[in-house]
Amino acid sequence: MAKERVTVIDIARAAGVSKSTVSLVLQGSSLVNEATRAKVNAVIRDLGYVYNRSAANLRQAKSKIIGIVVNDLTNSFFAELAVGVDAVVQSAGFVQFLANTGEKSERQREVIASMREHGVSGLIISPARGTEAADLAPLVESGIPVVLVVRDIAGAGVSSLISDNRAGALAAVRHLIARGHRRIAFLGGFADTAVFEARVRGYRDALREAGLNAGDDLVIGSAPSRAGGVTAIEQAMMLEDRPTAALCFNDAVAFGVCDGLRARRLEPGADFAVIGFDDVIEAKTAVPALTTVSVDPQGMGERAAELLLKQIKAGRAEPEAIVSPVRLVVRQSCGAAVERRVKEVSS
Amino acid sequence: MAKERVTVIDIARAAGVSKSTVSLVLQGSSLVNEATRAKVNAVIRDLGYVYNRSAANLRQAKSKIIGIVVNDLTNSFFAELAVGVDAVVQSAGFVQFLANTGEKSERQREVIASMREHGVSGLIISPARGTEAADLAPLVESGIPVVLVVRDIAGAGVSSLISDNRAGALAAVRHLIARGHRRIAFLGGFADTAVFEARVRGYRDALREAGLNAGDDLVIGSAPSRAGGVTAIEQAMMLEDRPTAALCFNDAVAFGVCDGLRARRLEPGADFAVIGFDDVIEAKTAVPALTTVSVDPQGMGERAAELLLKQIKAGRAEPEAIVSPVRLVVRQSCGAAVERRVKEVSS
DNA sequence: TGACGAGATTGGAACGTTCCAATTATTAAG
DNA sequence: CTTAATAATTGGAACGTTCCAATCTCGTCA
Repeated sequence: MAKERVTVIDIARAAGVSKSTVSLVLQGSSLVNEATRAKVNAVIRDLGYVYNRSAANLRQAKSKIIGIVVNDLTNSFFAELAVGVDAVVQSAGFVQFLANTGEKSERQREVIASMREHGVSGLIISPARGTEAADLAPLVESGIPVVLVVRDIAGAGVSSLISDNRAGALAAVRHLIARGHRRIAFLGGFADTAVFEARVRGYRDALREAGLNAGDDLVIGSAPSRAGGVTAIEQAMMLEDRPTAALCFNDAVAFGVCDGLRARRLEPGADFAVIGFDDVIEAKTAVPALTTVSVDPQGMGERAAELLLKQIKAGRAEPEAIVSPVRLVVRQSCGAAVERRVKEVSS
Repeated sequence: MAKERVTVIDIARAAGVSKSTVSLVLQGSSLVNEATRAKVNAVIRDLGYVYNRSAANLRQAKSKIIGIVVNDLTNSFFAELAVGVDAVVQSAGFVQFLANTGEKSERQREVIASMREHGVSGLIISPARGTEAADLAPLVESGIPVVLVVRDIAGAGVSSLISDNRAGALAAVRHLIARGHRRIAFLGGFADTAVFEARVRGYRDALREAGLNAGDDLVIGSAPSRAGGVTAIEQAMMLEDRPTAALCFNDAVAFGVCDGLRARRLEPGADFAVIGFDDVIEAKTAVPALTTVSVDPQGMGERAAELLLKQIKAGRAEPEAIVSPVRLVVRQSCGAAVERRVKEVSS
């Protein structure tokens, strides 16, 4: 019993007006008389009419859809980013296509193509690892607004919104140094990403300005996940001159580092200072509460969406590169002061 | 420089065929000659043609879009569910609208309406708290396939895919009993949901069959979140006859319970047994690794998507109510055996 | 009274595709 | 050589909306 579709014409007939008038009330035009508007609306309700956006899109060549493509929805960071986007996009009357690439650039190509076919009027992309400007070229040439988020791509010629990774890392490491740490590691993350590079740069700058040497043995890459954190800290603890603190690539890694520490009977916060990056939701409720560089992923999603909507409204806008400030949130995982770091349990 | 849209007609002209032929190759029809197909495809590439799905949808009154609405994307359970759906839906050539309701049924109404306007050909819904059959009635009457997931709604007349909550709880509590626990709490969750009800039922049944009484003071509701877990365990520890173990409403609550225990200097797994529900990704890497009832959210998403696609393909299908089996995954958080539960530190 | 303008309403064309029935070209059978 | 069958191709209508220009109905003013 797939019922007949009821169209604007049916409404028109039932209300005794023309389809144009119905269209007008659908768009809330001020041209139509109050009485007819009321009647039309009544009929719309009665007949259970549902607006056909495909038809509208076809006619006016623009949709109320935006696309968002993320790398790994399973990572809270991206999930929060997506809900931030969803919130503002929804209240602007848009709906979002969400796709997950799992860092596969092949998939990324496919989903972007598919979204274009569906006529999205803008795209928020957190580029998969290894994405190059050339990959995005056809997209940006088509003139549809794009904002890159989390990771910027040099020469892509589109807006971007990334967090101030260098400054965040700098602040975090300064904090550790102020607490008396001298052997500070940088753990986790893929070394071939711009984000990694920026965070390590902040880390190195902080060490340098304190006159500490930033030996390469202390920066240890890994997958940017909890499991990656475990392996990274294990590797760090194999070093003969072990670190006493670490700045982690992100919170997921930091949690993994905490797990790895506990597996060696070291208590994060007391025996070893760890600082994360992102300030994911569970950072504040974890035990110990994670000291981390807050990038406010949800807020970032909101800002990205606002930027995109602005560009959609403006038609053609100059690309802007926004770097979003970050702030160190000191909680427990970085320990109180270095004096407390007395117990050194070896496993 | 928003370039002119290139249409099927432009392709046709450039390739020296008719638009009908182009349409045919677009659909991969076997009717068209190999040579012309090749030529057309070449032209398509050259001109940078992008298919206009709005137009196609309009004509054939069906889209390659499915919608998924979840309650809280920030909860890994739902994020994983969405990833599972995305995976199968993507490889079937569909794309997904994802919307977050935040448990607000008002929002849910809006997003469902919006998705209908966009002509989704199916919907996967994890109903917001308090959703009733009547809320879904207009949707199901329209004949578009719907599968309810996670939470079923009596009398909705659509397919559903939920996990076997009673059996999971039963297995978990039996396990705790077998380990010697006698005072077992049920922590977290909103008491007015069907899922809560089913899990508590399993919990009570297990206690009853062991001849233990299931006093109401031991089932303590809370928000189904990490923070909720903290408050629930706090409340449980105020009891004069304290529990020694708990089955938690979900993994988020279980992690919160662990946090709360540690805040009281109790080590989860050693001093108090905790079992979660869901088997979220971080369950296995957490310390202690969380014993939990695995519902495999990603797999559940995949199955839901498959079920939905099947119904879409079949046109009109009988609603099926699938209950997905679950399995207790024993890790560390439930402790070894009750004998180890010696230390009782009061705070 | 006639002209005018504002307010409401309207019919038809257009958007880019798919589908249908019809046509042409090609091959096989008699 | 004709006819039938098959393989390829095609033009036009249709999908449900929006936009444009045109029309109609008033009331007002000279």
